[in-house]
Amino acid sequence: MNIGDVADLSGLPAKTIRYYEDIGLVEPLRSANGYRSFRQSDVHKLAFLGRARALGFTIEDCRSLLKLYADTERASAEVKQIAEEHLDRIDRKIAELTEMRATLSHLVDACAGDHRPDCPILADLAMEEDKTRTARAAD
Amino acid sequence: MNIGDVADLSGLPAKTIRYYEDIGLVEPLRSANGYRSFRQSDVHKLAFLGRARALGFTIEDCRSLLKLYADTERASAEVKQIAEEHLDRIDRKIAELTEMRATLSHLVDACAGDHRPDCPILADLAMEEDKTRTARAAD
DNA sequence: GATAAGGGTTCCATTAGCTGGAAGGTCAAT
DNA sequence: ATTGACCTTCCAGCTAATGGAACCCTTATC
Repeated sequence: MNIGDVADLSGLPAKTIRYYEDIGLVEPLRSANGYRSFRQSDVHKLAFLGRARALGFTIEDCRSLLKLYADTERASAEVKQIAEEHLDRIDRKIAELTEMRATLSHLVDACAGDHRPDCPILADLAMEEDKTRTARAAD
Repeated sequence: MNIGDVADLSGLPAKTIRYYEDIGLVEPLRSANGYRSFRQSDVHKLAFLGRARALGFTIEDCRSLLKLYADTERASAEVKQIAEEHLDRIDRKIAELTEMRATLSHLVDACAGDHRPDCPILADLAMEEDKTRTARAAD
C-alpha cells in the first residue's frame, strides 16, 4: 500500500508517517520505484501510534509501548507504569493550567475592557502596588 | 546592573534574558567592557515578562502586552482581548487534557499491572475487538 | 509522442521557547 | 601571575511535526 492510502486509513498525514519512519517507529518496505510499501502490520502500527499520540503519550512512550505490544512476554505492569507516569504528567499539567486559569480569569473579570487605559491585568503583571490585589506579595 | 544580578532579581535565567534581548523584548545598554548593563526599567520589564510567561502568555502576547503597558493611551479593552483569547486557549487545553485523562485513567484502572501480559491499555491502543471496551467504535 | 494531473521521493528550513556547551574575554582578589 | 567567578558570542539540540522546493513515477488524454 502506498503512503496516501495509509494516511487515509490511519488518519495520520503522509508527512507524519514519513517522519515516523525517519525516527524508526515504522519500517515500511520499498517498491521497485522507490515508493514506500506498507504492509497491514505497518498500517496497524501507525493507527496504534495515532491513538497513543492522541492520548498524549510522547514519541518515546510510543516507542516503548510498541515494543511492549510486540513482546507477548511483557508484564502488564510495565505498560501500566508508563501509563501512570503519563497520567501524572497530565495531572500536573492540568493543575498548572487550572491555576493559570484562576488567576487570569480573576484579572479578566476585574478589567473594564473599555476605552480607558486603567487595566488591572497590566497592573498585576507590572506588580504595581494596589490595595485591590491580594496574595501576589506572598509569592 | 549585570545580567547575573538581574537574573537573581527577576527570577529569570541569564540565558533567558539574553534570549529575550535577541528577540527584541528588552534592550539593555552595554558597558565599556561589552557587558550588558540593565537599567531599573529593564529589570521591571523582565519581571513583567516573567509573570506574563508564568500565566502562560506566548512571547508574542508578551510583546503586545509590553507595548500596551508602555502606551498610557491604551484602551483596557485591547489588553482584555489578549487575556480573553489566552483564557480560551487555556480552557481548550484543559478540556483536551481532561478528556485524555478520563480515557487514560479508565484504562489504567482496568490494567492489572502484574507479571501477566494481558493488558487493556495495549488492547485499546491496538483497537483489538473486545466486549469490555465501550465507545471507541463511535470515534 | 507530448503533456498534464496526481501520486510519490528527498532534503532543508521553520515552528516555540528556551537550554547546554564550547571557546574565549574581564575583573577582583590573592 | 593566576585562580575563580563573572561575562561574551555562537552553534547545536530539544518536541513533534509541518511547509515548501525540486524532482521522479504513473496513468490518462489529446
